[in-house]
Amino acid sequence: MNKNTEAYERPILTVDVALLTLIDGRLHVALTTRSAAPYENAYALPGGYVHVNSDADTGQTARRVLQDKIGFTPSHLEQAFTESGPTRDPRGWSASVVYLALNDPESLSPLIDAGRIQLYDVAELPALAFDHAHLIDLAVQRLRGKAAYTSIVAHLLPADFSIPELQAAFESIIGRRVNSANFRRKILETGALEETVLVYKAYRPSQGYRLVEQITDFGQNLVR
Amino acid sequence: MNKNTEAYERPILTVDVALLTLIDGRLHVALTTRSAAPYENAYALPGGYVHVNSDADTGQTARRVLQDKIGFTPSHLEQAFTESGPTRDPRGWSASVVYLALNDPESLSPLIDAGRIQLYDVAELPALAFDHAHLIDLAVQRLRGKAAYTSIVAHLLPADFSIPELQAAFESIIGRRVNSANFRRKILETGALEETVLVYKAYRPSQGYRLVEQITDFGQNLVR
DNA sequence: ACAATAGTGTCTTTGAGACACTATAGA
DNA sequence: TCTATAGTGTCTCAAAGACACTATTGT
Repeated sequence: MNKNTEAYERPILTVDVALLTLIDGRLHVALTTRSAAPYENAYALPGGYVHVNSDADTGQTARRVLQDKIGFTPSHLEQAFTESGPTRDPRGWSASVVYLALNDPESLSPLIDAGRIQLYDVAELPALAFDHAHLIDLAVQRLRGKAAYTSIVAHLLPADFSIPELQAAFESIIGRRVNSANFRRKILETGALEETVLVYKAYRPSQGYRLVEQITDFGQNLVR
Repeated sequence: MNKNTEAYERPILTVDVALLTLIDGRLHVALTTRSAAPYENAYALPGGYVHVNSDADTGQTARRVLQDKIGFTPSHLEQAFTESGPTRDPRGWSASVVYLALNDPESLSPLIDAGRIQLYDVAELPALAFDHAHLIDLAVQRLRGKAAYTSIVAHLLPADFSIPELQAAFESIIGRRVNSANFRRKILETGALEETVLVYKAYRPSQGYRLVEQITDFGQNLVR
């Protein structure tokens, strides 16, 4: 196994968060502006070093970084993957544990107003620091892959949402239209939703729902 | 973002490999014996430090570790997850990138004969170093989760296998029997397999197959 | 009253599952 | 020729999908 005396230089370990939301049917990612070298003033994912004296694990690092850098607590956070290599950070061999955070756009607008983040359509990214364009790409793939058989897209909406809203989000992510009657039937029979209040927005009001439990696998595809 | 001068102690970064195989319908994991402290002489997953001067990424670290420690090149290797925290390694705050390696038992027997690894049923693990019992548990969950909608279980078999063999492996992993006619029909229509040679083993010979491509998502469940 | 969106009922079609059957080898 | 395993054909039934319908609001 490992030598008793650690002979090797320790690589850099950072945590980066791909904070995604859905605006007008298009996935957007939250970018910050780097305040220091390397890549000073460049756009980047919010991220930072693990604090070995305070972080219980990298998930905690992700939460702390979001709180410290943009003053935000995500409603959904999950580990996605770890990217690593000698050249992705000019400071040396580095690994980044990348987390996927999902939120509704409303909850992010205070952050935009405060100038803490900017939202960019993931299909129209500006130049980014490090390999963050690649990390975003992988994170989006992960989200798209999970959309069809989990309740994950619900996290892109406010806590309370209607089934037509959920369907619209779902269709945006998987990139195709589905039949509304069948979508309603299938999502309800998964048991993932519970009724909340009626929502009066336009014309006929809609039944509000919230996620009653985190469904990680419906056991079936919501769309074939 | 990060300070220009890195003020934080770097955590330990290691890579551990859960090398799994299937023996008599039961998942087994390859364990090594640690030759140095901490946990000297304890069983552990093969793993080690990233070598920043030679490893292109953590996947490469996983391959190198398997080669160096047990003299083996896995036929299937994929990143599973990263586990981290202050207490999982007595030497300090550490993160382990855990890889899942799958192989047929035949290819592992030279390693057992050479005393480089021992195979243990994942349901009957001995005491293990670090949090490796937990890592194995998570790795097995990952494999089970992917079994139903990907071709992943094929990697637990030799490169050439018959459909009845694949079905038996599949049934072991997901923990239930499936209808052989339907399994055959569904696996063939995924296009994941291509015919090789006839295999003469007992009674009627079976058509050999090999994985023609890595299927990461059948788009359907092989079993409902 | 009309337009727009929410939600339901039901027919059609697909395909998963069950199962009886045939095929081909060893013993 | 008998048995064990490989592989096929086909029927049934559940569920996915399409679509026409009703319901409830704002304008």
